[in-house]
Amino acid sequence: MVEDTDAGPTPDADAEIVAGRKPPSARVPLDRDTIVAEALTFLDEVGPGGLTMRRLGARLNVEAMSLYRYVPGKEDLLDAIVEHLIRGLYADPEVLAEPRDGWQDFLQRLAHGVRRMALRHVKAFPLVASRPPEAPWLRPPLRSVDWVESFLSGLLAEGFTDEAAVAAYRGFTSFLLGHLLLEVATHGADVGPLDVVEDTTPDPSLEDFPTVARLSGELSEDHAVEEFEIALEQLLERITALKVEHQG
Amino acid sequence: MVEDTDAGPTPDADAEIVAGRKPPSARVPLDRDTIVAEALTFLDEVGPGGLTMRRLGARLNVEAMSLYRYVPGKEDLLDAIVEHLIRGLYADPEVLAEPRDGWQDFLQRLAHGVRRMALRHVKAFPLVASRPPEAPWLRPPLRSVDWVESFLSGLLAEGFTDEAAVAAYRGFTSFLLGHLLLEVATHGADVGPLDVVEDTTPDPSLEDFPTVARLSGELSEDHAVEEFEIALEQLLERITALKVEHQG
DNA sequence: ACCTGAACACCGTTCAAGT
DNA sequence: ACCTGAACACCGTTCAAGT
Repeated sequence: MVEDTDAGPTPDADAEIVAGRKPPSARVPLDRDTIVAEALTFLDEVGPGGLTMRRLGARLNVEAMSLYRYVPGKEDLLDAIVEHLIRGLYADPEVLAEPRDGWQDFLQRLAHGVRRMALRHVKAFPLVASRPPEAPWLRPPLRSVDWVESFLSGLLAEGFTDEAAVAAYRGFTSFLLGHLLLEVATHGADVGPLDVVEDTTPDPSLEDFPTVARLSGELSEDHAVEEFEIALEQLLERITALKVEHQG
Repeated sequence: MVEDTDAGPTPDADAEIVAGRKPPSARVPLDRDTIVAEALTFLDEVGPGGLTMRRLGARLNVEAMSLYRYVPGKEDLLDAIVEHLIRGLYADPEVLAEPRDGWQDFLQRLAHGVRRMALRHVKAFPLVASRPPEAPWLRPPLRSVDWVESFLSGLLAEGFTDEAAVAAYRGFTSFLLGHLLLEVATHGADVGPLDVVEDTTPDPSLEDFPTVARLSGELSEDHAVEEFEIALEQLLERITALKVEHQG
């Protein structure tokens, strides 16, 4: 029984005749940077749980497997997103790559720039904090060698000693990390793509916690801005002390 | 055709005859708390990427599906782990649930207790920081109502005003979060279950970053302990100022 | 009452194959 | 050179079924 069962509809009509016609969406060649950029905006939309190689591929009109031409794997993609975020600071016109009106102004601008970035990418920022750094000197959230270089050489140019500059770097990073992570966390960090059910429960059995119950009003107030400004001022004071101390 | 097809090997022998014999491994009834505890130690071993409902089930000699009797889902399990961690602070003999030798001692002990906990659970601690809090007053890493109650009522008993206590709470949490997250991150936070390849590359093209290259020695030094102690001292000073200011 | 088997809809990633 | 299809080994979760 060697019957020709290959009797399916062979669409030879379209194949070669209609050449020279562009596909509907002009085939952008899809490089690594557009993948990372798209991954970031997608992550901001759907949260970490929603970012999937397959879904990201679909977004770029491509099968998931095509992404592996440009990115070694999902982990590397996440790292690339973090780097993309941090390097994006150079594009912020309020942020200076080196001091112009003194180091205090330099650090003020940088701190506020990172804060704006964090608030613009609430769902992505936790990644900046939790991905393991590639080197011990790349402390989150300043996780790009470029910026560490900018930070340190900036302070050195302003008369800091090596030790003072490094100490300032340490203080600056843990200050930023603590404040910003807390801030984006309370902004409902990674609720993800799930339906957010409005919790209308007034006080879920807060009767055993009288102080929390009494102060829940004050505790819920959003003082993020003042907290940030005040703590930043105090940090700058401490860095000043540190600077003169290392010079004396 | 109503034949009795139930002719499989009916093991009626063991069923009732040998009653009063325990199965080889004493069948612990598997409650929620042992699941959470096991999940935590497992997480500490394999990292967040390695924690799987199926693998956790296998660890407890049970199919993954059995876990759903005690835990609504994986997300809830992660939240439960976080709570378990924080409430574990009460078991630390160095930590006091309320002030005994003044509020500074109280906060010192609490801060060091949280630090020990973070360092004992390097892989799990980032969860404490990144899970979205259930209420705006539950700021990481002090994410259990019990502890917020302990913290606030402790300070109030020491003469703090409501405002000063709340402000101290805010300062204390962001200080802890920033320092500890940074510390566990540099301890190679969530490398996960992957093989950690020793990176023997000396300086991966650090030639464009002269300052980082020159200071990489200082930058790599581990000053975690001093940083923590100094910053904690400064925090306590700020809280003191805050306390008297609200009283005057 | 407690656990299991089988199934569903999804993952990340590989590799040979298409154009 | 770039993309795809099909496949593999895993996920979380459901539900009817077993004991």
